[in-house]
Amino acid sequence: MDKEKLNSIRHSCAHLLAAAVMELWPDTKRTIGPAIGDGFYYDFDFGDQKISEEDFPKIEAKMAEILKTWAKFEKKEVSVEEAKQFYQDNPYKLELIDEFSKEGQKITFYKSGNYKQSLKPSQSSGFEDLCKGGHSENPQKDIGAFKLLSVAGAYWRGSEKNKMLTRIYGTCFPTQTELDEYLKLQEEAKKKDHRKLGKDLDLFVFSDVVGKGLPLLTEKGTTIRRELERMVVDEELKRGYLHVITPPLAKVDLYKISGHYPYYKDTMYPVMKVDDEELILRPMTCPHHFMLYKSKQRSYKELPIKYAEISPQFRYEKSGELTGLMRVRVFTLSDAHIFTRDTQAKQVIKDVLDLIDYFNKAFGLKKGKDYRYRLSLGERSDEKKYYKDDEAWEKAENILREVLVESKAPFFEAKNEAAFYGPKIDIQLKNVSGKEETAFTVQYDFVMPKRFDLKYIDEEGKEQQPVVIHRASIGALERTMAFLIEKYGGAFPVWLSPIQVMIVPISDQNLKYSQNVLEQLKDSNIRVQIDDKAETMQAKIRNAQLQKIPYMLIIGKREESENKVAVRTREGKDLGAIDLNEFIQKVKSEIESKSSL
RNA sequence: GCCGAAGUGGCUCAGUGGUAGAGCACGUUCUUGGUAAGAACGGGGUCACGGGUUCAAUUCCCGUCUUCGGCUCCA
Repeated sequence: MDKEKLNSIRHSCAHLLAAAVMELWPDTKRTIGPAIGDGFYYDFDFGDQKISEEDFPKIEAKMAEILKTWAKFEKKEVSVEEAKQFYQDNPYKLELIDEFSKEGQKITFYKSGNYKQSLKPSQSSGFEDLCKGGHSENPQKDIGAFKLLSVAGAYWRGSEKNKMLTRIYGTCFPTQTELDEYLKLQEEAKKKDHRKLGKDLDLFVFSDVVGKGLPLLTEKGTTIRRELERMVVDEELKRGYLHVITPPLAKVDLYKISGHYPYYKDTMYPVMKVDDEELILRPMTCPHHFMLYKSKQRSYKELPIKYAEISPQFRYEKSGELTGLMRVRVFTLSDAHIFTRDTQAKQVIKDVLDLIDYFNKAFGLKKGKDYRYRLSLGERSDEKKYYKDDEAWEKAENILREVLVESKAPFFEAKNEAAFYGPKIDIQLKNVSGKEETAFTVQYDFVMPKRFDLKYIDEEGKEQQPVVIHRASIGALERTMAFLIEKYGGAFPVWLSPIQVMIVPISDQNLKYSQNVLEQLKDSNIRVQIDDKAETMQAKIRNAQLQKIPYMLIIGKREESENKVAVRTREGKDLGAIDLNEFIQKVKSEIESKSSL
């Protein structure tokens, strides 16, 4: 079924939900109820009434009852006055009506069913709602199966300043089979949740005493993190980046000069007073790198200068925003700031996109399928949010757009998503449940160089101002780890696996030879362990399998006498007995090439 | 931060107005095995924390903390 048809069914189902709610709680004020990616929702103002998931069976039963009377939707055009009369007690609908009429839109109602509706004050028959349309022809026939999923608070019109409404989420499908299929897929996705896998595979933990949003990486999680860091540093050094280390703490003045302070005050940790200095944990690294740049006079011959850092940063995220490793309060950015002449900027940005493509490829992510580009633009009229310089914005946005077009990157444009100092290209990654998040970013900054008075000397000996490109190659390492855990479902490619090989001696008599094998693997820098517990071989294999260790080496009398190892993969394949050196070479080359199993 | 839900041994969960139970994990002993769980015995919980109701609270009520689903925000 095409998406449009499915959406129309879901939108119809949202009406059905509203109808049921109005029947059950007649004083409720309804607002809006669109179809969304996975289903639909409807926002209500229930007044003092509390609604929870315990009410779902009751609501669903009422929906089923009402649906029997819904054979079609009738469209009716009404005057503004009529509409306002109908919704006289509902400020939300009144606001919408005013808005529509101001925009010169026609006001339409859609009605379905013929039962008596307890809708004050009209007491009309059937369920009537202000709506722009987009319904199924025959809801009775089309809504084959529906289910309410969750209840949540949501601000009216998405603004924190407005009243919080009660949102009910649901989904529906033409058939029960499709609904069951959907629910099953959701369950499957849950199994890949990085928080669950992080616990199961012992990658990271949280402690109430340490604090929320502050993950503790175990030795296994740390191994993955270290491999990622090594990969980033090695590749960036190859590409001419200069890796530096700057302090995660600095005087608050630094962020006042940069202009970050007023914008990000709410998400920065409070100032610490020490002696007569005011210090702050850094929420970003940019100004630190600027000071390095400014530490000496720069010539055009040096540009572009690419300072990179594996950089811990501190942001006070609201408690409700924290999620596993995806959103934390201390994160580590694979950060860099490139100081360039504006004429070189385009090439610099292209190089950055190429680097990001390189990493994505290493992670097995496909352009267009797993990730796409978002050109995040400013909003000229919003002078509070964005630095005012229309010409510079225009120029910067065009450069970024040209880069995307010229490199034939799949991208879309989004207004009002830029940084305050310039537009950016965000690399949007899809997670297991299909949700898109910003993973990496490239930003064009024409503001900071001014604020910090950054300069270089050109061919004619004159002072010029460079442009700064901010970029994160593999983003925040915490978030990237979360993505990768979910992408691989915990079965990491060999190079990332915390334990690459598990040695399984069949009996105690094979321990000595196993120890010998262990030493040889270790000498080759392979991460290996030996399971010397007094358990059966089957139990040891099961344990290694559950830990998703890529290779198991079964060692018994036969292997010992032939100086071999019997290799089993985590997919359950028995590769048979092979020469130990041959196995070592195989694993080493897989690690070297970062190939997936 | 806001709306809703949840918190019981290391993990996954059951259960109760009369101070708790399973499986896995852990420890000891026995078993020495050929590609996903060998057996017996044992240790381990202020039932998140604080207050209230009650003769009695892990259970009921209130508050706090943490986690989860959303909203807002975001790398």
